[in-house]
Amino acid sequence: MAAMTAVASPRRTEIVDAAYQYVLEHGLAGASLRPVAEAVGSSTGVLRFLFGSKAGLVKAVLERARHDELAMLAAVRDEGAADLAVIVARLWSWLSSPDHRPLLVLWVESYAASLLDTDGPWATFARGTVEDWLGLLGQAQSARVRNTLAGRAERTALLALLRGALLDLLATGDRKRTTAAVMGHLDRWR
Amino acid sequence: MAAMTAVASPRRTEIVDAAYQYVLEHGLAGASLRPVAEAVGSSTGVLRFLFGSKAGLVKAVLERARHDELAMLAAVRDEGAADLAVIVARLWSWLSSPDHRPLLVLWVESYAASLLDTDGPWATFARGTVEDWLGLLGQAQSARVRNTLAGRAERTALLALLRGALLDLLATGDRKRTTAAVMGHLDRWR
DNA sequence: GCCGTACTGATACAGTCGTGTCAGTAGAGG
DNA sequence: CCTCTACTGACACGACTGTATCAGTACGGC
Repeated sequence: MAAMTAVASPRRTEIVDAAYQYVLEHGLAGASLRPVAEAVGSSTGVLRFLFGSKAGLVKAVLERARHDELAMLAAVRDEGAADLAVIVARLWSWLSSPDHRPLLVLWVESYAASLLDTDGPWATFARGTVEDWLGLLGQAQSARVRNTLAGRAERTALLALLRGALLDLLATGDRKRTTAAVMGHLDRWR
Repeated sequence: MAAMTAVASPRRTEIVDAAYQYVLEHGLAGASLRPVAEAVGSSTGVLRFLFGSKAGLVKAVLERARHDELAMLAAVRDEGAADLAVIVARLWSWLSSPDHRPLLVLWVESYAASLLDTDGPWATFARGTVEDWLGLLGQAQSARVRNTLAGRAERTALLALLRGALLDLLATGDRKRTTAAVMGHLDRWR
């Protein structure tokens, strides 16, 4: 048989978790099949059996990462009704936590890969996350402006502020300055 | 001899230009020595002679990219005295030009690589560009606020707005919405 | 007991990677 | 003419890549 399709099983999700951990530590680029297999206590043959190909494994890991991201967004939304500025502040608090740095570096790496290979398992990753985040911010906007051009521009700008500040923080580690930037801009904007 | 050091020569800069073009088209990840050598009309032996190693070649290409970036920043600065908002608008105009997309995708890729490998030729890339851009914005601030925490936060926020909007634009291609976001926020902020 | 499904891992293949070696060429300076 | 330097490119090495094959095991249903 040419290409075996992926299989759903308990063992599979268990391996995805372990591979996810490995990728968080070593990056997506350095994730070859053999090292990953060893790290998760398995072999390349098993990975191939469960995921069909390396692309299948990467896809599963990326879906896992996106699942975490969506869960965070949902948690922020359900933390209680709030206006846009409060939501943004909550998001920044999550983004700027040192605990989340590996996840966010992986996010940037996947984003970059997604801009280059418009075919691979990456493909829709970058566009997808933009929509996920804009969706949450849109829910926090008043129904009146939500669907106007100005409303879309408003949440786009706030998302840009968050992501630009994130890039800065990941490179410089200067949490104080970047947090002052986000909060200061938010105050001024409110 | 263990590791041959890099050599400066006319042929070298010629090859760097060609390699730079290749990387703009194929990305940094897909830049293996043999394909690059073929594309620039050379061979791996020559690349090794001129750059010492692959890391040397990548470093040279990245320096070339940074040179272009700095030239653009200098051009924006010398276009005439202007306040911060005008500078930011000029920068966005440059960032959002479709012509510059390949360069900016390469920028994101290098940024991501720089966050992962803190050793390679990438190392200081991310932190370096943050400082380059903040430097330009700082020059456009009044001397009174420039060195205050609020001043640093202000230019950090504007840089974040630009870069976040850039990420959005590169993923979605929606120039209208992202431009409205930058300009709208700028008007409101001014 | 028996069978089928889920899963395992050793082994091999062809290809590509960065690196290393080295004989050889073009051209300037003596 | 000779020689030195800059440069060239063919070739090979060992390591690593994703993929493929396949005999073998564990275990629930019959």
